[in-house]
Amino acid sequence: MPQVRTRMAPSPTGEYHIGGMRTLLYNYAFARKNNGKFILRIEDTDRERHVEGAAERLVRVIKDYGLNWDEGPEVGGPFEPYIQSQRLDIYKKHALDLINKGHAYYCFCTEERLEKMREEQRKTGLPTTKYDRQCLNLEKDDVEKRLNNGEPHVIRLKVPENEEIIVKDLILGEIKFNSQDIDDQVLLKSDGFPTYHLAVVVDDRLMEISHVLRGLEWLPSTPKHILLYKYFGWELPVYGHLPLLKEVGENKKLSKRMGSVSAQGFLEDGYLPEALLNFLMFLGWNPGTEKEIYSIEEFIQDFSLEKVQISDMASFDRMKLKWYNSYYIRNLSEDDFYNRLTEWSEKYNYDFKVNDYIRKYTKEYFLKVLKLIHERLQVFSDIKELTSYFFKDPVVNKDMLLEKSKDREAAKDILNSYINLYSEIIESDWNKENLDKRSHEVLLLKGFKTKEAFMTLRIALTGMEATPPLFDVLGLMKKEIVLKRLEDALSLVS
RNA sequence: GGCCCCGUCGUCUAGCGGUUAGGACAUCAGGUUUUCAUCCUGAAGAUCGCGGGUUCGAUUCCCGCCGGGGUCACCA
Repeated sequence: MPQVRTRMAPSPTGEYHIGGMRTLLYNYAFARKNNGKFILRIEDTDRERHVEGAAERLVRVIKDYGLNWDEGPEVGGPFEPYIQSQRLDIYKKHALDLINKGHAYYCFCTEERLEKMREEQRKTGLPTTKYDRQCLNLEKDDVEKRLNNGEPHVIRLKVPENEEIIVKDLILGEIKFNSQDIDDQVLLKSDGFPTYHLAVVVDDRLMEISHVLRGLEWLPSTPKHILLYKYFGWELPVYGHLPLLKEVGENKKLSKRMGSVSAQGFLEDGYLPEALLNFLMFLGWNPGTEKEIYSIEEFIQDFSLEKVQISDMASFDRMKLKWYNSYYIRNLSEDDFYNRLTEWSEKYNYDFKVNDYIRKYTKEYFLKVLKLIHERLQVFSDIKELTSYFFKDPVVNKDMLLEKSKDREAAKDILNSYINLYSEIIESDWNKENLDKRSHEVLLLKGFKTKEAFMTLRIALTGMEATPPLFDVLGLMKKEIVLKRLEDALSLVS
C-alpha cells in the first residue's frame, strides 16, 4: 500500500475559520494514524482576495492549536515550494499540456460579455447557466494572432458532451454526475494564476496526496477534478467529503452574531486548544462508543473514515464547547491553571493581565483567588468578572441587597451586627475557620436566619448573589476592606 | 431553477433487519452546601420527516413526496 499523504490547503484570505481547523484535524489524524505525512499548502491564487499577513497568521494559529505538519511552509519538504503563488509556471505548463491534448482551449471572452450572456440565459429560463463556448472552435491562426497581440485570455477545460462521472467517496459512497451539468471551467486566469480547480489537482498529484478530505462544499466540483485527472492520465486520490458546520438549530453556516467563527477568536475568548480540539473531533466523527473525552493521541488512535458521519451538517454547539472547556479547565492542576491563564492573558487579552495583578496584589493573594474560582471558570475571558470584587470595591445594588432580608431594619441589624463582630476580631484571628465560627455564633445570638444574614453579607461584600463560599471570600479579604464595604452597604440602606 | 447531499429526544448524535431505540449537552427534581460551581442520584424528553413497497419482521433496504442544506465565478 502506498504511503498515506493528506493535506490541508487553506487560502490566506482572512482569519482561519474554525471549520477549516476541523478539516485540518481530520487530515492530520488520518495521516498520523496511518504513519503517513500531513502536508500544509498555501493556496494563494486569488490576488484580489489576498490579505496581507494572513498566511503567517494561519501558520501561527495552527501551531497554537498544538498541531503541526510534515511538509509545508517553514519546514519545507521534497516538493517545494508549498505556496501556490510560487508555482505559477507549473500550472501554466499543465494547462498548455491540456490544450495540446485537445482537452482545453483559449477563451478571449471579456467579463462584460460573460455577464451579458448569463443575463440572457437567465431571461430565457435556461435551467443552468453555462459558458456558451463561443471560443471553443476558434481558428488556430486566429488564436495565435490574438495571443501574439497580447489579448487578455483564459484557458478553459473542454468538458465532454454527455459523460457519466462517478465520484467514489469514501464517506458518501458512489455519486453520479453528468458532464452535461458541468461548465467549461476556467483553469488558468487572465492574470496567469490558476484557478483552484487546476492548482489543486496539479499540486495534489505532484505532492503525491493519497487522500483528499475536504468539506462537503467541494463535492459539486469533484467531477471537474476527476476529469482533469483523467486528461492528465493520472490516478485518482481517495476522496472523502466532510459535513459542513452549522449553528445550532439554525440550519445556517456559522455566524459571527453567535460568537467567534475564526480559529484564533476562540483562543482569544479563552478556550483551551485541547478543549477546542476535543470538541472539533466530534464535529463529523464519532467513535461509536460513549467516550467523549479525547486527547489528540487517543483521537489519532481511534479515528477512522468509516466513523465519519454521513450528514450534510454538523452542529457547532457552543454550549457543548463551553462544557468541554470548563471540563478541561477544572482538570488542570493549580500550577497549570495559573500558568495557562497567565500565558493566555499575556498573549490575547488586553484587559486583564495576570502579571499586572500580581505586581499590585502579590502572587500569593492572586493564587488564593484563583483557587476559589478555578472550578467556576468556563472560559478564561470570564476571569475579570468572576474575580472583580477581590480587587476593587463592588457596585452594590440596593434593591438586591434589601430583598435578601425581611425588611430594611432587618438588613441594617444584620450589617450592624457583623460590623461589630468583625471590628473586634484581631488580625491574627482573621481566617476562614475563625470567621466562620464567630459569624455563626452571631447568627445564634441574634436569631438571624442563616440564608438572610449570609446572603446580605455576600451582596454587601461582593455585589453578587453567586460567589465562592462566603468565609473563603471573607478570609481572603483584608479586615479593613470588609469593614469598609459593610459600612458602605449600611449607609446605602439607611 | 438545474445538479448533488442529508433527515433519530429541545440540541448534537449512536444505530448499519429483530434493541426496554443508547449516550452527551441543555432542562427539571433530590442529595452535599449559607449562594454559586463541582460532585453524586434520579426524572422528563424520539409513534426514528410523510406515504408506499421488499420482508415473517423495518429506524435500518428500495421508490415517491415533503423539508433542510450545498453548489452552479477569471473565489477558494
